[in-house]
Formats: sequence, structure tokens, C-alpha cells
Amino acid sequence: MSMRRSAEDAAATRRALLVAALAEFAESGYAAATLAGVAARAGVTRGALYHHFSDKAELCLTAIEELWAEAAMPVWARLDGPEPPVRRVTDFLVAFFTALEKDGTFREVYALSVRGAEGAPELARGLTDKQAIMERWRGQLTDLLGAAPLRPGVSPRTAALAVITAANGTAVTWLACPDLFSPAREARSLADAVLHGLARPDGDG
Amino acid sequence: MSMRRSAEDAAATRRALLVAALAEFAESGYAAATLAGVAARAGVTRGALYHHFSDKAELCLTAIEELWAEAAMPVWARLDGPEPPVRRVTDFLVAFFTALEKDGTFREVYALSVRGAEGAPELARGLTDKQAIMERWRGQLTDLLGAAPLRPGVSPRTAALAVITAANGTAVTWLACPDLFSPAREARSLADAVLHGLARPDGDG
DNA sequence: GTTCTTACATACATTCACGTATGTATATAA
DNA sequence: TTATATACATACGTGAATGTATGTAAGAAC
Repeated sequence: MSMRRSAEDAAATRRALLVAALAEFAESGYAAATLAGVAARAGVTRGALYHHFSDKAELCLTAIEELWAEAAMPVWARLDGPEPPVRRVTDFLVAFFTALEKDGTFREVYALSVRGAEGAPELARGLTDKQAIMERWRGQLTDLLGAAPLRPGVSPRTAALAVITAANGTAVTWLACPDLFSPAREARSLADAVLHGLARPDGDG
Repeated sequence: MSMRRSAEDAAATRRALLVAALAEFAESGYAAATLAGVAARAGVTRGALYHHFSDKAELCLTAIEELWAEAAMPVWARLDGPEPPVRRVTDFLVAFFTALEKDGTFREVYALSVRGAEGAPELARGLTDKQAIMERWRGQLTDLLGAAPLRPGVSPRTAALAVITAANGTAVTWLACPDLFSPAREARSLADAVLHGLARPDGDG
């Protein structure tokens, strides 16, 4: 049917395949997802898919890498800026919860990375990357919270861990039971509760 | 080889299959797990498996149902008792974090239930059960925290949600990156941080 | 001891998804 | 205008996992 088109169309096909792959993998998991489903969702055949990507694993890893950056960057950017540390962390959590509910790409790439690809050793590269990302994330938060007025007994490392687990916990709880609550609506009160448990009540961060 | 044995041996075979199935499914996910792997782990053939269970889905659901009760009961029992509410919730979180790291069955059944079985509609029964469990859990915690001295602005529902997300977040973060921290060792400080963010500082719960 | 049933093991059929090989039409370069 | 490379579609081979059908030895009932 649709024969050779321009190079821009090829890029669009590739992009559509990445978006479709992310949705398929996030919905069904890596093992249960089928490349026929990905191709159908993208409106092409499996031949097109194998033209752009060598195999299932490369498709999955490429989708995570390329789409994660653009979806997550504006959220993580909240950790930088001139505001006081506690304020930045709060803003980050609120942005995280909001993106989780409102941004389909953000939600899908997060669900896929959290659900993991156990049973698929060919994705080990992506998983070690995730490990590194997690540790860099904790380091960044530790530095940030080290400059914040934490209440006594709370180390910056523990505070960073609490922030990470709060974000992950909200995400997986809502992904598992979407009817339980609304991350976007309760984002502020949840973030406040987390930070209130960590920071000194009189500290302005 | 091993021919007909006593009825007790049959029960032991069934039990071994359930334990093996839980480990396989938790490690590889429902879709990627193979029944040959389950049988091999249990030390029997696939014939034995199909003698005790009708298909893959029933095996998985039975494993979750039967093993979840005995592994999780002692943890959830911490929510009951004569102690003040905040103390009970703290004890529950500590017991949860400890069981997560120390009790293999607890960890596996939790990992399997969290990772979910998306892409496997035949497990819908188990997932609706999970939804019901989650809502009952939130209801129980809401009642419990409704009788606790919460700080102003924190509703019992939000507090219950914070406890749930803290437990889930710690679990998935550690399952994804086991080297990041030790739930059992940091259990107390994490639980204290959560409750400190929710309860009035002067309240003894 | 015969028979029946249980508790498996073994062998087979079928499906299904992956990866490959090949065909085809179009843009581009010469 | 011809040749070549690109961007797919189509058709095929293959393996792995599921489920089924059948075989078989051992306890239980009589």
C-alpha cells in the first residue's frame, strides 16, 4: 500500500512505533506484549518494525530511553532552581503526582520501568541503568536535603529515601487501584505530609 | 519413577507446586514464567502439575490466595490490639518492612501482586480481589487513624493513604533496587518519619 | 487376589509469537 | 533515464510453551 515515502515520514513511522511500543509494553508487560500488537497500534506491519529495530529488546529499550527523557525532564527539573530546598522537593512531588495522572507517556514509561523486566535478561542494560538512575536520584536528593532544616534524628539520606519511596508508593498504589484516589488532586496534601515528617516545623527550607 | 504414594505425599506435592509457582511467578512475572520451570522447581513433572491444577491461571491464583494468608496474617495482625492507634500503625509498618526483607514468601507474594497480571485477563478474579483488599485496607486504616490525634489539616483518609503509599513505596523501591537500602534496618526511622508527618507531635496516639 | 481409583510420568498435538527471507514500489543520485 | 538504496509489506520457518491424551505403578476396597 503505502510505499516509499520521504525521510521525514520514516522518522514519523519510527516515532509512532516507539509510542505504540511504550503503550503496549506498559499495558501488557514486556513478556506478554506482542510485536504484532505494537505494529497494529502504530498502523504498520511487523516488517516496518523490524526495519527500524533489530528485535523486541532493542525496541523496548529504545522506547524507554527516548521517551523517558522528554516526559520526565520537566518534572525532575523542579529539583533545580533558586527556591529553598524543601520548596523544591515539594514542587517536585506535586509535579510528579500530576504528571503521573495527566501525562500518558510519563505514566506508561514509569509503569514499565517499575514493573520491571524480570524474566527478560536481554533487558539487563536498561535495568542497570535504572539502578544507576535511582542511586543518582538519591544522591541528588541527599545533597538537596542536606542543605535543608531537617528535624533532629532525620538524616539527609533517610529523608531522600522517604521522598523516593513516597513518589514510588503513590505511583504504584494508584497504578494498581486507580479508583482509590487521585494523585493529582491529593498531590499537595501528600507532599506536605511527607515534608512535614522530615523538615523542622519552623524551617522555611 | 516415584509412583503412587500416600495421600499426605500428594498434599506435599501440591504444596511444593504452590511454593514453586509463587517463586517462579514472582521472579519472572506471570507471562514469562513457564510451567516447566514451576514443575522442575518442585521436583516433579508437568503431569503432576496438571493433575493438581487445571491450568496456569488457577495455579497462580491458588498460590496467591493460599500463601498470602499465612504470610501476611501476622503482619496485618499488628493493626489489631489494645495499643494506641499510632503505635499500632507504626508497629505494622515495621513488621511490614521486616517481613518484606526477611520472609521470602511474603516478599514473593507481594512482588507478584504488585507487579500485577496485566495482559492476563484470566486473572481478573485475583485483581478484583486485590482492589477489594486495598479498599478494605484503606477503610481499616481510616477507622484506626480517625481515633488518633492527627495534626490539623490531615484527614484520616489522607493519613490512611499516606501509610499505604509508604508501605508500597518502600516495597517497590527496594524490590527494584535492593542495594539502595535495607527495609528491615531502616524500618523504624521510616515508620517514624511517616507517622511524624501525620500525627500531632504531642499526641501519644 | 482382584478391581478400582489415585497420583503421577510420558508422549503428542496445537497454537502462537519471534525472527528472517524475500518482494516491491518509490525517492535519490548519477 | 537508469541504477541503487530506502522503506516498508508479505510470506515463511522455527521454537517454545500450553494443554491433552495416554500409560503405569501403587495404595484402598472388597
